[in-house]
Amino acid sequence: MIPLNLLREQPEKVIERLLVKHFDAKNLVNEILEADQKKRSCQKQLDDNYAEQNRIAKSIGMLFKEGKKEEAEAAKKQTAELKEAAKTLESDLAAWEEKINQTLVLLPNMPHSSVPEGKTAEDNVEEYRKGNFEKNFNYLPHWDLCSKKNLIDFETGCKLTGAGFPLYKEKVAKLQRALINFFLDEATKAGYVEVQVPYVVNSDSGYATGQLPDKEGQMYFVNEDKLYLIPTAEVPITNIYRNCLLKASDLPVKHCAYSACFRREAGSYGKDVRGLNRLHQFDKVEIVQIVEPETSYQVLEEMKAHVGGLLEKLGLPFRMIRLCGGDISFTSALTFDFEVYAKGQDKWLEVSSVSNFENFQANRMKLRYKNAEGKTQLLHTLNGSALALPRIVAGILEDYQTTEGDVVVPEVLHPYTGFERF
RNA sequence: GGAAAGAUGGCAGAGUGGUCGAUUGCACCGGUCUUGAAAACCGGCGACUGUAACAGGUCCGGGGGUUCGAAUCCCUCUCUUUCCGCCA
Repeated sequence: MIPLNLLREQPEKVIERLLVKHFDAKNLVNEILEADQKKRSCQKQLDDNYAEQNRIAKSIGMLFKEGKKEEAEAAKKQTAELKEAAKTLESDLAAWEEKINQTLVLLPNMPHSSVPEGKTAEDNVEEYRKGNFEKNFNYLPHWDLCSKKNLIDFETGCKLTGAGFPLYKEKVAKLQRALINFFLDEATKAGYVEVQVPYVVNSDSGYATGQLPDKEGQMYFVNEDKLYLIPTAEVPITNIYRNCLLKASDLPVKHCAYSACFRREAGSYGKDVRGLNRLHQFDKVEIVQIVEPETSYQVLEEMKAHVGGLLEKLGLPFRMIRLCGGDISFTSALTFDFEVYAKGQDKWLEVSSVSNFENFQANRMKLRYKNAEGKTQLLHTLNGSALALPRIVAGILEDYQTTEGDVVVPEVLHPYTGFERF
């Protein structure tokens, strides 16, 4: 949520920045500012009203103490009119506040100045690529390989649940477990404190990290208990600190967590959903940092380096891209995606997204700290996938294929898998 | 699922109708002392809103009510703890 103060002070700047996201904020901003004016005038009148009521109440207390009962009784009558007036003011005030909040949550975060212009993924900017992109034979897409070697059973997944819920078997099941442990160990080495989080969250948590109301339809919802299945561990991890006032010495907060992630992916049926490319349930190791505003872009670099390092250690060919204004998410100020090149299907697969949300989430969840001068200030939140499992598995299945149709396990995973090819 | 107790400032923990936004301890900040630190002592120290700055206002889990006046009384919801039941 964009801080209201910023809207008051520089509304034009906000509107201009949001245009980079192709979001026309002009009307919303004006509505907010108007409601804010009205709200403040209500507030002023109400405060004066309360002050008067308080003054009378206190004087009645004094009168009773002094035994002047009659005067006290007389004073009581004075407050009736004030209370009546207060009622109207209170309901007006509540209405304006409601209006402000409902409108404010509709505004996306402002993109960082380095976010490139652009409308779609086509306009994203490739920053670098790394690894071996050579193709010396005809690599199979992972779904063909999987059905050939009976590694992943998509049909039975359909039988159990539906499309997008595959059943991983034997070596691939173990490969996934190995990857999870590898990713968690690497994150731990980098100073991230591991946590295990709930996979279902309430709506307060959803609002705080920005999934609600923006992505309501993308989350599985348990109606009976009014709870949402997490689309990413980012939600529970960041929400650990919802409504918290941290000390400067607590920072930076660094957490990692493995979790299953659940996404309805409504409206995305089509060519990109084959095999492991897009699933309703998948595993992911997530890294989150909560830091002082001055350091957040430096920390973003650190997180990018961590993710890039993982892909290098796995030996997968990949590139890093800077998302353009049209492709960047509602909550993010700056996002870098990491994409693995899958040789079998000749496609780039997004395996990580690393973002700085600046104070957008912190403002929603009142996540603050006391800075060096003792002032309370909103913190910055960042997160990244490190990494998302199924597409990494797809990458390994395709890029580590041999001419015999086997798959070689990346060397760093050998201690975790206990086997070297399958 | 049943019963009981509870929810207060960054944390711990007093406070049961009238200067209580709240005693106290810890933490934190400043100072004295010290070569330096610790200890001790002195002082400061909640959040939000508002103001040029004061003032003013709101906040004792959430919501509602009683009252001139509520942290304190009533209703309700949520959560926590303990006991019982059930159970991985």
